[in-house]
Amino acid sequence: MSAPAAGPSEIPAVNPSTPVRVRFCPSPTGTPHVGLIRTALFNWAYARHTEGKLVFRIEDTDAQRDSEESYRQLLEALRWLGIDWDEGVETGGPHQPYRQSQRMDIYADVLGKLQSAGYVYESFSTPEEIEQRHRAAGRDPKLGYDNHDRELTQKQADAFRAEGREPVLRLRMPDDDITFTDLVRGEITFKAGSAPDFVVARANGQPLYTLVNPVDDALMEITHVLRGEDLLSSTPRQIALYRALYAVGVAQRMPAFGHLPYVMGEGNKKLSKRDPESNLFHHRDRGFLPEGLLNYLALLGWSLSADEDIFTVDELVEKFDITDVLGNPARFDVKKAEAINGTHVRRLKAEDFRDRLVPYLRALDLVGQELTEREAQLLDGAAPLVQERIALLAEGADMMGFLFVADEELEVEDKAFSGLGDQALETLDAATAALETIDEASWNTQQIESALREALIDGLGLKPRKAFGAVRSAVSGRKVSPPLFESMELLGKESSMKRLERFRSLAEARH
RNA sequence: GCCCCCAUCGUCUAGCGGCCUAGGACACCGCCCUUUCACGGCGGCGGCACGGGUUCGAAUCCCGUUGGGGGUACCA
Repeated sequence: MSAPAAGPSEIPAVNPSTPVRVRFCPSPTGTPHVGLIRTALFNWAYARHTEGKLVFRIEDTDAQRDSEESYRQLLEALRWLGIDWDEGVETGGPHQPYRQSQRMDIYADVLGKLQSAGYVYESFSTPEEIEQRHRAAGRDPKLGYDNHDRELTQKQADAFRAEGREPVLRLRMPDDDITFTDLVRGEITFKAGSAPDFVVARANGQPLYTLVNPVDDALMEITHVLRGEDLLSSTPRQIALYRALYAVGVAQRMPAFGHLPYVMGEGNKKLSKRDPESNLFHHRDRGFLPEGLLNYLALLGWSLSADEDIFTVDELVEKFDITDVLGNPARFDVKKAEAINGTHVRRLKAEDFRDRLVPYLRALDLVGQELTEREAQLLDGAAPLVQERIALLAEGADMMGFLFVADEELEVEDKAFSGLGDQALETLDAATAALETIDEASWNTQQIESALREALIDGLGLKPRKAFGAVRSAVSGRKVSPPLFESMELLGKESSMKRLERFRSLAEARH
């Protein structure tokens, strides 16, 4: 008798009234990649948009590559971004456990059903033998598995075992074309025979991704499989497996598939894990806001409307539909990401912005774990000054850094001395003299500005750029700073005067 | 080799047969504002890969070519 056929080619599908259940199922290998996060975001947005459920599952079936550290980073990443899930690791749910490494007995059971129903068969061929057969038949040796063991008799199998060989388990692929309608790409047909019978479990019984991913999707009743384009070509195999799973009562229906385009890096290649720009935490450390990064990531393959690039997470959820996602790969453009983040920075409430700056000030060692009263006062005053001139929080912390260091420890950059003109010392002296006349009590932005203007612009006839530039260099140690007069008010008279004096002698020494 | 995907300004995109002399954003270049840098405002540069069809009419539909990408594992 001939071997059992593949599973039924028609099984129940998802329809528009099926409650949506999507999943995010990364392997905990390495640090979170922005492409992976974009996948998480789209799944999440789709779940929220449709009022469905998001399942967060961990695919850690490869002990060689998986790490606990990476798992923790995944959690940290999603939490930082505010991507929450309804079922999954940490939160639990009706289909737990959600780590595949804890579901091995389930896979063994499913494998048993598949095997006794004949959808999966034992294959003893080694890669070398497969290649040899191709060569002998005059075919390209790189062709892949040739379905040679499909019709193995019990006797032959016993003979292999007697030699001490252990078989892998392969799924029988159907002999017809496989067609499905991709949610982002439309109808896709894979020609019959373009994918050979594939391995679902190693000889030692360990199940592979090819088995475990569809099995869990079936068991967890996933309705929409939204994942990266890299998995597009494995879809026919999964569909074949699904049909078998349906036949043995493990799957209820065929999910819908949607393959998201790649996130590209420089040139025409996928953003590599090696590239720092691919690392989510790299962007966080530079001072991206979750709302800014999410906004930008959503723009990679999707758009809110014809003329608006800036939106909130709520707007994304309201408008997002997987069928609006584009199929073409998108390049990750840091410049644009920063510009969008800058817009979100400007949209922040003053107190919110101020609070978000704190960790970045700490990272630069400008403040301690707890802010002192003085530090809090400086931050309150400086935050509004930098909010509209930066795109990244780390920039903001850096720009106001000069306020938080002792006068004698202020680092004066080389560039701060350049372009001051011949009258630099004279300018500094005039500024000092003018500022000296302001008493502590009236040391404020207005007084400082008028004193300086009178002495330097009117008195010395200097251009504002040169005049204030010298003072700016003295006070901040840089050519670029938050608005000068406001900064000096925050710093206070004593500190401002000291810096003027110190800078004057540094400048004189360089002369 | 075989299979599959993709193709609008430099980049991300709007466009789903006539609203297109192709719109927006980022980047870039001017100008304005201005105490630096930004922000903001105004203006500019710049694109439907190519060739066939279909149609009264194509960026939009079909086919082909070219170009890019991915897969072809006892990884995920």
